[in-house]
Amino acid sequence: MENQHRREFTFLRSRDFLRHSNPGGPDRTSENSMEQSQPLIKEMDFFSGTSSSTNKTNHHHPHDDEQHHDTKIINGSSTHQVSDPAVNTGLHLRTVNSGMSRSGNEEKPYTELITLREELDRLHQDNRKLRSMLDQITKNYSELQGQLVMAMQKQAQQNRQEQVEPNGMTRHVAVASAQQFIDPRPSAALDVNNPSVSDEKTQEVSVSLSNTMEVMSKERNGRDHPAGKQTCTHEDGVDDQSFQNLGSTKSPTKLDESSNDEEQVPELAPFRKARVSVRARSEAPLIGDGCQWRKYGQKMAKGNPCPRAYYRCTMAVGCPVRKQVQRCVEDKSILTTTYEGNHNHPLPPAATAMANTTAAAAAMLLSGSTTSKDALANAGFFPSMVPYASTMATLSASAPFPTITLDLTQTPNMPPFHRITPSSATIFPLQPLHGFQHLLGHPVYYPPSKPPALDQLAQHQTSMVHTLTAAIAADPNFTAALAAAVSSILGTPGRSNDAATTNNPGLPGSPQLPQSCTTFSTN
DNA sequence: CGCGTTTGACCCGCGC
DNA sequence: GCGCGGGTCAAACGCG
Repeated sequence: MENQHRREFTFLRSRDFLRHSNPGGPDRTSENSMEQSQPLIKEMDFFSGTSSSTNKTNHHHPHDDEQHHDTKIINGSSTHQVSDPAVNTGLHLRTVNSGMSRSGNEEKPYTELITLREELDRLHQDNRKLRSMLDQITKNYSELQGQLVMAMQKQAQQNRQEQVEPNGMTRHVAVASAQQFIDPRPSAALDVNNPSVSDEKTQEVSVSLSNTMEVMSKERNGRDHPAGKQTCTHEDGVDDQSFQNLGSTKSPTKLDESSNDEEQVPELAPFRKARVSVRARSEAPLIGDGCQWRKYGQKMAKGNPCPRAYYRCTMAVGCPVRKQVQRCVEDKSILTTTYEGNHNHPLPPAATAMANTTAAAAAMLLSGSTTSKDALANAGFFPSMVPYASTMATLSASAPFPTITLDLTQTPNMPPFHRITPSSATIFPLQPLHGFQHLLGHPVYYPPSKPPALDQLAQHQTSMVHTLTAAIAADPNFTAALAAAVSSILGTPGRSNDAATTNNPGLPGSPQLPQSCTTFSTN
C-alpha cells in the first residue's frame, strides 16, 4: 500500500514537474538547470519507488504487478482512494460494532453502515473527479509538449532566416532537410498522443513519446511498403493514423550529404524506424530491461565476428518491439542493444523506465532538435545540465533508421567511443560537446577526434550538439529513464542479463530497463 | 510435452 | 540483373 502511494505520489509529482516546466521555454531551462538535482531526485524517486515496489510485490502477485503496475500508477490517485476507504470502512465497522454491543443500540449499526456507504460513494465520486483531473493534466501535458515543439521549430525557423550563412549551400541543405524531417513530427506526435491510442491513462506519459518513434517508423513502413510486409503491418497496427501526417517519405537510401541538395531532401524524410541503441559494459549476453524476450534469430553481421541476436518482446501477443543485441567488435565487453518499436501493452515499472529512455531519446532524434537548436541554445540550455554527463549520445541517420545511441560506457574524460559501423554516426558527449554531424538524415561519419574540417561547420555542429544535449537533458522522461538505465546497468553489471533473457520483469532490487523503441547496448 | 533456442532457408532492399 | 547483406521465418533441437 505504502509503495503504491509513494509511486503514485512521485508520479504525480513528476507530472507536475513536466507540466510546470513545459509551458515556458526559458523557464523550463532555468528550472532544469537550477533543479538539476531536484528533478533528478524526483525521477529517481520514481524509479526507486518502482523497484522497491517490485520487491514487495513479489510476495503476492509478481505477475500481476508486472501486468498492471502501470495502470495502477496511472490510475493511482483513484485506485488508492477507493481501496483505502474500503479498508478503513472495515475497521470502522468493527469498532462500531463493538461499541454497539456495549451500548445495546442495534439500529446504530445500520445508520453507521449507511453513513459509511455514503462516505464510500463520496469517495468514489472524488475518485472519479481525480481521475478526470488526471486525464486533463495528461492532455494538457501532451498539448503543451506539442506546442513547445512547434514553438521551438518556429523560432528556429526564424533564426535560420535571420542568419546569414557564409556557407550558404551546406547550411541551407541541412536546414531544409532537417526542417522537412521535423515538420511532420509535431502533428504526428500529437496525434499519437491521442487518447484513443492510450486508453490507459497510465501509459500516457511513456507511451506518448515512444509513439512518436513508432510514428516515424510506421511512416516509412507504410510508404515504402504499401503492400506491407507482415512485420510492418503488424507494427502499424498500433496507430496507423498518425503517420499519415508525416512528411513525404521516400528513398531510404543513404544520404550522400553535402553535394546534392535535391537528393538530400527526399532522403531525410524516409525513416523506417527510429531506433535507440544503448551501449553498456556487460559480460552477460543481455541486459535486463524488464521485458520478456524471445530470440528469433541470429546472424553474423558483416564486420563483426560476434553474432547479432534478434529478440522479440513476448510480454504481449502482438507486441512489435524487437531488439538486437550484439557485442562490440573493438571491445567485446561492450554490449549494444538496439530497440525498435513500441510496446502495445502495459510495461512493468522497470521496463517503463527504459521505455521512457528510449522513447525520449527517439523523440529527441525525431523531434528535429536540429532546427530548434538555436532556440534551445538561446534559452540557455547547456549540456552541463545533463545529469549523466558521462553518457554519450550518438545520432545516426544512417540507412533506413535514424538511430540514437546512448553510450553508457563512457566517462566524461574518456575519449568517445570510436564507431566503426558503416553507417555514419555522430557521437557527441553530452557534456563536452564534440562535433557531431548530420543529424537526422545526413549520414556523415567522422572520427570524433577529427571533426570535419570547416570551422563553420564545426560551429554549426557544436550548436546542434548543444541543442540536442540540452533537449535531451531537458526532457524529464529521458533523464529519468536514463538514470534508471545507468543505475541498473552500472549497479548490477553481472545479472542484468538474466533478467533480460528470461522473464524477470521487475526483479527485486534490480531496476529493469524497459525497452521501447530503442537500441540498447550493454558493455 | 511445452517452451525457448538454434540455425539454415528465404525474402527483400540496395549497390554495382 | 546479380550478388550481398540485413532481417525474418520456421523446422529441428534441447532442456526442464
